[in-house]
Amino acid sequence: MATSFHVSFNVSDKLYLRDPESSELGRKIVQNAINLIHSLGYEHFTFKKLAAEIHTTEAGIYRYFENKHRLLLYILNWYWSYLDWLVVFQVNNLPSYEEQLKKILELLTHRLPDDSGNIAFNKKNLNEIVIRESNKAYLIKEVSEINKEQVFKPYKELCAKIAAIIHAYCPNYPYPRSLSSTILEEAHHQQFFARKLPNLTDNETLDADAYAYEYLHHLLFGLLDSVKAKAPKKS
Amino acid sequence: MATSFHVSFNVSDKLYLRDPESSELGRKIVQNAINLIHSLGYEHFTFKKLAAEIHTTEAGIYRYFENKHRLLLYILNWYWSYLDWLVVFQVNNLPSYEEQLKKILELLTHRLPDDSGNIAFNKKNLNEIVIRESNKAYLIKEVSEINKEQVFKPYKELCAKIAAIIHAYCPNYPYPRSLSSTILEEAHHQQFFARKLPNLTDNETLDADAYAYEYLHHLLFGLLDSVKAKAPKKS
DNA sequence: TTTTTAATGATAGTATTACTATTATTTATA
DNA sequence: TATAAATAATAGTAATACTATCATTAAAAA
Repeated sequence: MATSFHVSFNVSDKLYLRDPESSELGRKIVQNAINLIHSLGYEHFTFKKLAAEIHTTEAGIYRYFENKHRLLLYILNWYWSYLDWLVVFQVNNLPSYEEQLKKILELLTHRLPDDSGNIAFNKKNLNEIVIRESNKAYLIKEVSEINKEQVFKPYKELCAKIAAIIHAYCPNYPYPRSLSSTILEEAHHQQFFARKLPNLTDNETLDADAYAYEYLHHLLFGLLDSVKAKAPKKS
Repeated sequence: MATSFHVSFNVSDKLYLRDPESSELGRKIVQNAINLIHSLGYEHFTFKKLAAEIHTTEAGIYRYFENKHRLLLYILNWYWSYLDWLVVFQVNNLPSYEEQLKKILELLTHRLPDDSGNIAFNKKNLNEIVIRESNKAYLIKEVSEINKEQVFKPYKELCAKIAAIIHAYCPNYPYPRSLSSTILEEAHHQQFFARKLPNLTDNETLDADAYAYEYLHHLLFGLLDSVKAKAPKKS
């Protein structure tokens, strides 16, 4: 299992200079980066502070990652690849497309399940930095250039995978990819809003993650079921 | 017209140290910041580069804005307040809620209309930085602290205004605010994707702005009309 | 086991960024 | 015309974002 995940992950060796999975120091860098980005915020996070945290030197970290944006991308790609893997192993075998979509919403709005034993990362922190920092991976001037290096491949593949299930559930729906990317983004942003700027949501009683699930469930099925109703099965 | 707009705008004098509207230098700072953030990207934008551009000094800009994040917030708040004003004057008088929502989608997905004569900003650049940089205003660790200074008020008010129209159009829909914030975000992100990462969308032939409009139109009315159909008018 | 290679640690150094402070000069206002 | 306020010019500091060098240690190949 872990093997097949790793295979699917090493798509983008462009992200690092030296593979952080290949050494103790590399793993410490990634693990502690997650916690430090979480506690400082991406903008205030620096390699120097990270180096101090793990008792190594700035130059040591630069041997693994070109800069902090690449390190962020690495962490996010790890997360998106892992989610993709979860979709393959926990979703695809569910009996109906409806169940599959529900499970996807659950995975997107809740933090990574605990059972995945070989994960050394702090899942709560990882989840929260994904929510807060994901957009900074691609909302940049250089997006087109770095896109050529395939650094967004895991995100695009996950988006495509969800879009395919949306399409299978409702073949007449004309925007499966956009709906997929909307759900991917809003699963995180509505949680962020519910926690930090609650006036931007209608949440009153639920936890942020449960709220995001309810909202997106209603949106997704409300929309797709209405499309299904309008264009019934071909006879 | 301009006056009533200005009144509605000066809500957050916390954003600046000296009012940039009050002097020629102040106006030059904001105007050129829009163009420079556009061409460099927010991350590479600095006060020193801006100072060089307008032949003043770094210290001169610091007299107006505490730092570049405040300047970004100022620009975005200007944009959101202006949109709010457009909603009041171009939307509220439309004969049906359906027309109102359509007009809002049009305003959100297209750049500011040309007729607004007193706007000194480059509207294309402003629109593109709003698309690319908006999230960086609030997706930060310090969001709760700066929220207390009311710096997100224009965005929240716009969100609430759109939510109210959604509610008026479909009183049974349970998530008008979240749907409003979703549309506000995705009006920009789907455009960004259509231009830069088109695999995340289903666009093939349209301009990015027209595509975002079509997609959101289908989503908004598909969803709301299905809710309306389920719970017909009270008798 | 020795030798070579590769990874790390320690230290230094540079250019740029993100500011603050000081003083002189200009411009607007009383 | 005097006074205040805004700006320009300059300097300076601490932190950031790197690059380079060399000695040391650990791992792998000979």
